[in-house]
Amino acid sequence: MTSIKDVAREVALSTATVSRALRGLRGVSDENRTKITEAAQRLGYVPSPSAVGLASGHTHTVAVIVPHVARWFFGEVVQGAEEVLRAAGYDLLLYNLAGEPAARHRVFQTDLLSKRVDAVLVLGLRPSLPEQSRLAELGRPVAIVGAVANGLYSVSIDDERAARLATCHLVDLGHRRIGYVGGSLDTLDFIAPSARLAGYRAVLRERGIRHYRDLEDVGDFSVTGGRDAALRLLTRSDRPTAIFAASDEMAIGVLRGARELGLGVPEDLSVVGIDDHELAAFFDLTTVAQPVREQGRRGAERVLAELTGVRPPDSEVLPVELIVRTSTASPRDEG
Amino acid sequence: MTSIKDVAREVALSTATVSRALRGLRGVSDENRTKITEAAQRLGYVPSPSAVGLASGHTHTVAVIVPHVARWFFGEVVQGAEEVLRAAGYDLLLYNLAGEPAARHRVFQTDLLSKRVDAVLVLGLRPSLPEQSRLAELGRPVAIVGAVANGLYSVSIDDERAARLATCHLVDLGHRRIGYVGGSLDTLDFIAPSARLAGYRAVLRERGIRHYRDLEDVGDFSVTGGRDAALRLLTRSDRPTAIFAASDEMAIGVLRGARELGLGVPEDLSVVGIDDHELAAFFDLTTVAQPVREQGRRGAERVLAELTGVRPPDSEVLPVELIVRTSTASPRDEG
DNA sequence: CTGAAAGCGCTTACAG
DNA sequence: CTGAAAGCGCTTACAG
Repeated sequence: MTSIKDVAREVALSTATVSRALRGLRGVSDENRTKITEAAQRLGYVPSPSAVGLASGHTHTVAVIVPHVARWFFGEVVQGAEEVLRAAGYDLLLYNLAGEPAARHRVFQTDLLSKRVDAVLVLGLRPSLPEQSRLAELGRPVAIVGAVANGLYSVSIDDERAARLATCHLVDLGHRRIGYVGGSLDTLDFIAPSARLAGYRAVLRERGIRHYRDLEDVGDFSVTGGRDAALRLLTRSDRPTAIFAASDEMAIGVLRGARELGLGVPEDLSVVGIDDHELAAFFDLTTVAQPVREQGRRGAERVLAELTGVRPPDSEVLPVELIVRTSTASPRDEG
Repeated sequence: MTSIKDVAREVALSTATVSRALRGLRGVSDENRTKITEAAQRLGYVPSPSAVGLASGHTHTVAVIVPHVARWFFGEVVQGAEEVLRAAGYDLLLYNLAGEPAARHRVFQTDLLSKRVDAVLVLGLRPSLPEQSRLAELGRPVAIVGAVANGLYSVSIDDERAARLATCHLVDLGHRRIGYVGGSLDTLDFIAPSARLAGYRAVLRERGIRHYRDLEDVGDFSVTGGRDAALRLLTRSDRPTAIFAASDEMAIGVLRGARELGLGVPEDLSVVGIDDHELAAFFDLTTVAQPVREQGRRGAERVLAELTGVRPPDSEVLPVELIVRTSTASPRDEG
């Protein structure tokens, strides 16, 4: 493994000068800079990240904390963030919270992160209050992506607005019994679910539609979860004429559940989701589109800006858009 | 940031002893070990990864090289690998090759990786010969997951066999004009595509079925790609009565394409995929199931075994299984 | 069982 | 513009 000393020896200069030249710092003669660059190239020299980290305090690594890598939304966000980080020469350390519940606690250990990374990206979950102060103690740039947390930069959509768009669409079509399939209701970690539920409820209230707690169910943000929720909701005597699912994957599950029960979409049931997942068009699913990969990019850009001393932007709210396809229609009864 | 010196001072012992105690090395009195552990805990001491890396040469980090994080298969594999690595106290450095073509070249730079990680997991792609020698030069454990490469440990399925199962199933049903939708044919980086194509061709040959080059198309392993390929294949005058797609995502795209053309499945077209993707059951898609997350786990376990000096296993081939659903049936004509 | 000292490979003031 | 030296925070022989 060739070290900076090898390069220094090769060009008969000090390691200090080699270090400066290779990092593009000013204060090295053009002649020497060229000589050094060429020698480094020739010897295949690559600085040791550990040594750089120890000496400079910068690891050129960003932690990305994700609730579940294998979910579509997070895969896309990670992809977006990775593009930006890689282009800037930063490595991406992935912390997946799925599975082991203790993972979350461990990951947010301040010291652990601060000694290991230059910045942190938190995807799709709202840090708890203690976690927020931990993140603040980090003293490193932090970005929340796909969720919001007061005091911390975040890039996300307006989840309540997205839910309102979806619900309004159903109400406008004439639906009055509208089911909701969301995340688990007891964990408020994920901001999106609760904001989406809030948007749904708000529209019902504002439009003077009676709200039934029983029509709210949990789909766990998975296709299977959505299907199971649909089976529960649609076998009720007073089954809803429409279901708003807080994600397209759950909405797809709802479609499946409806089909299993022999219910036609949209004749017997209207379904609307959120995301504009790759498969939404496939299913002719009406949905509220959000820019997912872009959120990952913005989050990464934000921490990089802070890292390089550029004035970072304020929290950003990206636009959403209702995309009407054929999974929604007026309910039969009210024609 | 509390350092090992702080802990040493706190307990009035040397940093050497603290280091040994905290790493669980033998040769520390029980009394001191307890005292040290408690002090470290109390002070919230976490060793600096950079310092540990520099001093010991071990980074406790594993590189995971993935062609495309946002694809289902890779998300699952990463998830599996992450579970195992995390449990062993290793961090996961994600290298995504999607997008920028230069990424691949850069990532395989030996020095870069060897100074940064203790081991490497290569997912879903077969390293080129130069890349293989680079990986060998690494002098670190390497595992190929979801592909094979001579000389390197790999965990995968038998792709040719999977393709044979799928194709035989169609032939057994009576199909003679069987289309194939795979990855791009010119890049042989991904072993799976070519092995799957080979399996498809072999079965046709063995069963004395005329093989039309024109019935082989490219679906790019995406839903959209599968759909586009289906539109091309199914608008031919001599359209196939069945299509074998080399992944479920492409198969789902094929279903979509068929629907757009007004073709019924399985009456007008039989479709079979590979994976048993979460959505395969949803689509009643006949497919060849493979254990995906498990491949990620095995790969991670393998490099960990090598790292800890345990005798590592030989390359592993995990079983596949044909799952017949209702997307396949005998062709109408010969019905 | 414990410690002093060297060393891992860089970067960073400080001089010049 | 360049270099000598200290230091980053650990681990690792080497002594004892």
